[in-house]
Amino acid sequence: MMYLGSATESSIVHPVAPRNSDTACVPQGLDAHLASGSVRLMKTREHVFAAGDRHTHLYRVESGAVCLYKIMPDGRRQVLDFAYAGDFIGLGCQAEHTLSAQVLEPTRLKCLPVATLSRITERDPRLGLKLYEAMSKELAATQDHLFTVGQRSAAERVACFLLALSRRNASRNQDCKTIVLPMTRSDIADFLGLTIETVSRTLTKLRSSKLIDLEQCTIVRLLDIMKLERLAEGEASV
Amino acid sequence: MMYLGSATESSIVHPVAPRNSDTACVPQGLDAHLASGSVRLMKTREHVFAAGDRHTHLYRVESGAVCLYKIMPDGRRQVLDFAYAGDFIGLGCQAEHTLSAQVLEPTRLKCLPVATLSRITERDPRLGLKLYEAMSKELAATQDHLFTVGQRSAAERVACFLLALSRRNASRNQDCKTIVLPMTRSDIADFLGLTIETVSRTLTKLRSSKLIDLEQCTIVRLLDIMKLERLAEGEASV
DNA sequence: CGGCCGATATTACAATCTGTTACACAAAGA
DNA sequence: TCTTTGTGTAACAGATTGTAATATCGGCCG
Repeated sequence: MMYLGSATESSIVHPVAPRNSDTACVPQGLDAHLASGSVRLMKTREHVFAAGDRHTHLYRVESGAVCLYKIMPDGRRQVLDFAYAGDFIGLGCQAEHTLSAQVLEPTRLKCLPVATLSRITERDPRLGLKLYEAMSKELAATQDHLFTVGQRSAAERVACFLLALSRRNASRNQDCKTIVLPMTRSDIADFLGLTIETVSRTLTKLRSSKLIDLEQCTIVRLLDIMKLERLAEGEASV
Repeated sequence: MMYLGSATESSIVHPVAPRNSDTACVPQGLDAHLASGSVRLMKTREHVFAAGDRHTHLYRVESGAVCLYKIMPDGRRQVLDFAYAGDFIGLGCQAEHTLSAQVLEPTRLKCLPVATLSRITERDPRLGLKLYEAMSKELAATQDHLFTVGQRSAAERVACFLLALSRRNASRNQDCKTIVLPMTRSDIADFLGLTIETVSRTLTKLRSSKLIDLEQCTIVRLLDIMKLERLAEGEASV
């Protein structure tokens, strides 16, 4: 979930630890340029970019959802993150992308050439720090995810995943109990370091335990967020 | 492995993709301040900081080794990274640390108060971009590690781990075939998302297969780097 | 409008890798 | 020397995976 936090006028190196929930995803300086930036409409399964492509643009997701992943020659894939409306993708200062970005549902992107970003940065040095903050948050999120994949059980991972989406909804004043999944079981599995069967089985167990409801396979209702949180934190079993 | 790349005078947003190997860990601007910065000598097992502590300083490891980790109430621990001489720890712009840093062997640190860093940044806006670059690399490394933990088998993970240390040695013109491990099996296990027994078993298997030699438990000799690389990339089995 | 088809998701069962437990041994520190 | 800590090995148990069969959803076309 890449975003550029608008940490208002707080200390540059130590902004008042903005939480995800109160972070408007509108960095000063960038949004004006994005407003006038070009729009790219993408269809399901199209790639915004692939690992190895030259890093030419920075994108902001206007609507839709994007899956960021890395893949091995033998087909094993790790989904690193999902980007939704408001999130930035393509941050980082490598000349070539080190990961791939695939669209999960019809998606609208705002594009900003990195050359333009460079120019803005030279004129407004504060942007450099904004980028630093954005990366810093992104890193913290990736570290949390690494913890999840490295230490938590299948059920805990799925619970974490659902709760993260719930919190995201909450932070946007949307229903935090109803989650619509734009991604397939395969995407979720590759995100959590599990197999699709394990994801499916685990969701079934969560439903049997009355922690969630699955009206359709893309719509999850969280019936007991407290219990899910206890599960995610390792204080409960399935 | 946190470092601030000295990407010379390349494009700010797109420095010429500096590789780990040719990255001197001496950011302009910071260096002078670190030279005059205070030194902190730490003993094995001491904490540089713990999760939740106020984020007061940025540190550079002068000698020794540090383990960066997160821990759950029930004791499960994920080691996120190891920092060696030349690496920075304490980067990031949260007001409080989100992870803990424990010293693995007698270690010498140079300290820079974040307040000072703030001042430098205001005077030299280029530092903001240096910090952005540093975080960007750190993020890429963490993503790679996430891939390893999420997708690779135990043997592949151990091979990746050993090769990463080997490459690190190579980048410092040290013997890339002899690896001294400052960390315990438990640290390695928590880094790779395995148990100490699995780490131990796997090292034994690698020795039986003549891929490595274990003179002592802290000294690993890589006997066949090519095969180790094939193993790490999933093109071979134990 | 309805039925077929492909893709995705679910479920059951067997296999495997990893984790658990237990114990022996070595090294480091008191 | 004794204790503590870390490491190596083994037998066993368990969770997760892989395989495969079945079910469900959605789109396409007759």
